[in-house]
Amino acid sequence: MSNINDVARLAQVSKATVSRVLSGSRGVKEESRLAVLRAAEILNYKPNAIAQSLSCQSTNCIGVICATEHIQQSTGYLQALEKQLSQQHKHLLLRFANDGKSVMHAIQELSNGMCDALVVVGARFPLPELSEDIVLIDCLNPANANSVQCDRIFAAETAVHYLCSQQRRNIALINFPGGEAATLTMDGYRQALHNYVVPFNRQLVIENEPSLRIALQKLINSGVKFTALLVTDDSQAQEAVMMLNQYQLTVPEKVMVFSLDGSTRLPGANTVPAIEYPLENIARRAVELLSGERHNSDLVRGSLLIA
Amino acid sequence: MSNINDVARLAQVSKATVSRVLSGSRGVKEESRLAVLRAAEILNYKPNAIAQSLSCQSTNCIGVICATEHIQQSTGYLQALEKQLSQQHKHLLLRFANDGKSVMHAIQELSNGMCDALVVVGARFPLPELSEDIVLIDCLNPANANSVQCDRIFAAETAVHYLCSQQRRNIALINFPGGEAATLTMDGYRQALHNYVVPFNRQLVIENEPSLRIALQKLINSGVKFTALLVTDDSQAQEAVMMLNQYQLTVPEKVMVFSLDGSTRLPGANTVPAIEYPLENIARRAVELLSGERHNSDLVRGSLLIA
DNA sequence: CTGTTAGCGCATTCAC
DNA sequence: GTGAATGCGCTAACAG
Repeated sequence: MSNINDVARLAQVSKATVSRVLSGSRGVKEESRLAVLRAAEILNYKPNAIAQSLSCQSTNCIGVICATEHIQQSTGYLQALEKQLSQQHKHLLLRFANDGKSVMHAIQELSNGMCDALVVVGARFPLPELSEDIVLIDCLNPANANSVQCDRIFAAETAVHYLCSQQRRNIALINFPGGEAATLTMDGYRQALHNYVVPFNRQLVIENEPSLRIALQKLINSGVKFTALLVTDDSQAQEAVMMLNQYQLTVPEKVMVFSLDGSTRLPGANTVPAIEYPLENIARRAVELLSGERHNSDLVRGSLLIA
Repeated sequence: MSNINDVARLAQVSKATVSRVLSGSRGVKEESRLAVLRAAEILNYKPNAIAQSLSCQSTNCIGVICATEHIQQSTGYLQALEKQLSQQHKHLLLRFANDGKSVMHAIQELSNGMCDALVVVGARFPLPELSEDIVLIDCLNPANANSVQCDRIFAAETAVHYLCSQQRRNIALINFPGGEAATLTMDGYRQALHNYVVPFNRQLVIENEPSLRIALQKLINSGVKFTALLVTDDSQAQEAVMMLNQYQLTVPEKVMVFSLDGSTRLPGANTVPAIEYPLENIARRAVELLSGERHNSDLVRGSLLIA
């Protein structure tokens, strides 16, 4: 691979001039500019990114630590993020992690000057206190200032409103296993019920249950009547639909299933109504936070998506 | 962030010694070794990866260009690759691409010294001739020497054998839209039919049809009777199942659907029988190719997976 | 407008 | 065993 010296020599100018030309800075005689460009063309020269990084004290890499638990969701974020980043000529350094410990491990390994910033995506498990300059997307951890969160209250409200409009008033909820997201979802759920003057029935809500199957079993076993079921995401919805069918609780006739996060669903997937978050917006906001353009926690609202 | 000079000063040794200690090379007095380690600990020193890369002429980054068309499949590869790479203390630089042109574009942008090697994953579209040192995983392009391919012949044979064993002898095939993969799949299909003394019926095979819906429509319209349907992957299978159900062709009673690539399916997904490829093996082989340990095209066989 | 110089942080000679 | 010196390829400050 040719380097800046080769180009300088061939173009009969100094390294500095080559650098100036290729970095786009003004103040170079047109003649030498062309000479440099021609030489670079001939030698198929590309400035070495590593050397640039060392010199500028800034790699253009963003480390992205992606939770694997809800991988089909995270992949959507990943694509959206990559799109935003590559538009800004930044690179995405990917790590997967499935619990708090491995997230920390990944952070350690990426904190050696290789990345300009870090993002954690989709960690629905408790995270230890992280450095303030790490951006969180759709994670449980609420304390961090730099994060993009889904507006869970709004989502739950929207869901309940929709279901009530469909004459489903016995709405069950299998909530997040815990954390801020669970609380907020519950808030929106209760608030919306209140608006529709539907009495709140604690039996309809299953909380702190990590497994959907067990949660749903619990709900069914309790014997409480429900005509709609709110679950936290599409994979949960899919499992719920299959399980309900096994109990002759046909979907959507007897029970309408609603997914509180139906972003990034596949085209062919059997669709239940859902809240869809604007992945592009989320990614864009995250990248803004990374660039330090803003410094607060962002709340993103999703929209109702009907099959 | 502290640098090597800080550590050297605190440990009362020279930079060279610090470097030696942290690079693990022998030939350092135990006393100074401990001094260095202690100093590094105190200063929370981490060798700067960029500087190391520049000095060693080797970043530890592998560029991975991932096709988005069959993203749910590619994600599996991505996870497997990341696992293998991180085990070798290598980093994964991710780009997405959805056609030959954007693959080339990504390759250009990653060829600036930032990566030690490149991988293209899941490109089911024709690729231009690529540099020999790029590793292809599950791509259509057959000419390249460095690639890991799925054994399509074996897969089709296995599928047909299984279906025949289930008394399904009228086996339709909606093949890949084209390329080597289509030819090989066809070969395996015909070979297996031959073994079972089932006459080959051209009407049962749909080729060169990019859209599954249209392909399946074509098959149904032709009026030919089929009791089994081979499709190329899980997303196709899912669409096919839905569409068949709409035609009262219940699955699996009337038509048994079989996915020729059912790797990386989600736990709750409605499952049809499929060929499952060993993602870990594939990733491992790819990484071996990257390291230049071998230089041939690798063929990986999948195994039968029954729901 | 342009060339010279001095780093960026580290690994790697080569003497001692 | 160890330290001083050199260079990886580039950018930026400065002087002309």
